[in-house]
Amino acid sequence: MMFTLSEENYLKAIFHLQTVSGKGISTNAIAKKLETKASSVTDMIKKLADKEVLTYIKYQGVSLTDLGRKIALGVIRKHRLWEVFLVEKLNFSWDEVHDVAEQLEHIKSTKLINELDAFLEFPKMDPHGDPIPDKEGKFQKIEKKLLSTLKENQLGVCVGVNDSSSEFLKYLDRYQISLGQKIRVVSKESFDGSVTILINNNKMSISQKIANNIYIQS
Amino acid sequence: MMFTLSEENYLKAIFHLQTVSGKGISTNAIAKKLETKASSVTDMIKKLADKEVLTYIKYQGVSLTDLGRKIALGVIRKHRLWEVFLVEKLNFSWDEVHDVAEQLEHIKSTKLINELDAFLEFPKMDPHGDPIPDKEGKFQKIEKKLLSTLKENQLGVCVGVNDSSSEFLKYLDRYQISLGQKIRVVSKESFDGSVTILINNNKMSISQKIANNIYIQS
DNA sequence: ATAAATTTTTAGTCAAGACTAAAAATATTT
DNA sequence: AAATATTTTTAGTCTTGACTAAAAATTTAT
Repeated sequence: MMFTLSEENYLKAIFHLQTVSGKGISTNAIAKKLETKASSVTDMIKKLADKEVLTYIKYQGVSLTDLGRKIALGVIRKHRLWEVFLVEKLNFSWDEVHDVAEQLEHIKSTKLINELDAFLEFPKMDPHGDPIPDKEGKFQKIEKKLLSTLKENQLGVCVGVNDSSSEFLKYLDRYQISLGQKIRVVSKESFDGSVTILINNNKMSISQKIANNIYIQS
Repeated sequence: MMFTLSEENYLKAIFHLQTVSGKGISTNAIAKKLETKASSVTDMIKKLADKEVLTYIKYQGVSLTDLGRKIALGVIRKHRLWEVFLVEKLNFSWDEVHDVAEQLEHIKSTKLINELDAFLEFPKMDPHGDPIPDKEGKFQKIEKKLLSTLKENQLGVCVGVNDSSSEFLKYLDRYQISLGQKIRVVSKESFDGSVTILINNNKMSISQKIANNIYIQS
């Protein structure tokens, strides 16, 4: 069974929504994620249900079947491996990889992706700290929490980001925040949720929104 | 100006046909090359003429404009660089690269392809001996002739193939014919055009069809 | 030079994937 | 429990790229 580029994107989007929200995913949520209209989503959902990659009950949202999950994980595996390639081998920075990886993730060739995996020495995570599924779709879930949940005086290490947009990542670069960076919370402002942190002995303040998009291991 | 996958494939096909036949390319020839119908070609040609990548006069075939040539060469550059990558870095053999490169050649990112070029150390030719255009679309044309044009007792080196199909390349592998391989013509059979050759001190006979698809420098 | 054969174009369809506008179902208020 | 608001689906349309069948133009043959 073959899947088109659009179908793969739907499966990926639904997979991501499912890992966050647990239950059935609404057409509206999918439409928002894919920047399309709910009516278009309904059309595509019917096609995907026919292909048995998701189950769909009218007015009740969808959820992926095991097959659907497998396909989504295959696309995600490709996306993240290509991101590693771009950063490690082609001098891309972590804010430049997304758009290109969105294209590369749809290249169809089992040999290609497995050889790429080997060439990169089987990386376990991508440049944003997200885990890379193996051939079988298995991946390790790492322990992480949002920077905003740390208490005053707690220390942690940046292990991922919740937002991979170029703008956000460039912001992090400017503040010397990268994967592996040690961050200590100095104080938290209850008024606006902003957090004062210590990085490389520099004190700085970041907004709640920023703190909500940085994953920490502590 | 952006080009779709189909448009790029048309430009590439027309470019290849043009390098062989010189004059205006017929819709029929394009249809045959792309395994489609002449009527579909007519439709697409109109679109491409509107985009000013080719000139088209009804019933008289088409020819690429400078812009069209440039775009075709860009696609060919990408195709051949990816082929080098697959063979040099990912353990593909020369008969396995074509289908994957057909997909990869449509990935849009100037940075990607130029970094890939650098990563591969600016290769001048692909695994089949075809030249790789540089950023500006320039490439060196190498001196070569068909094995079938060699005379008895002449010696040459294999520098390319005229047919990149998997079947043909696997055939060459079985007979130890690869780029750089020295080949001596022992005798030629005027009856069927077959050629007896000497490779690594092994005498063997190849058909005219085979001899017509191997490029030699002598 | 006309007839026959071939090539090319036109006209009308089709499928995929998206859209708008309207209808139907579900959820939320009061 | 009605009334209102929201979400979801349906119905109909559009674009891209391809197709078939028929018409038109060009070539080749007689």
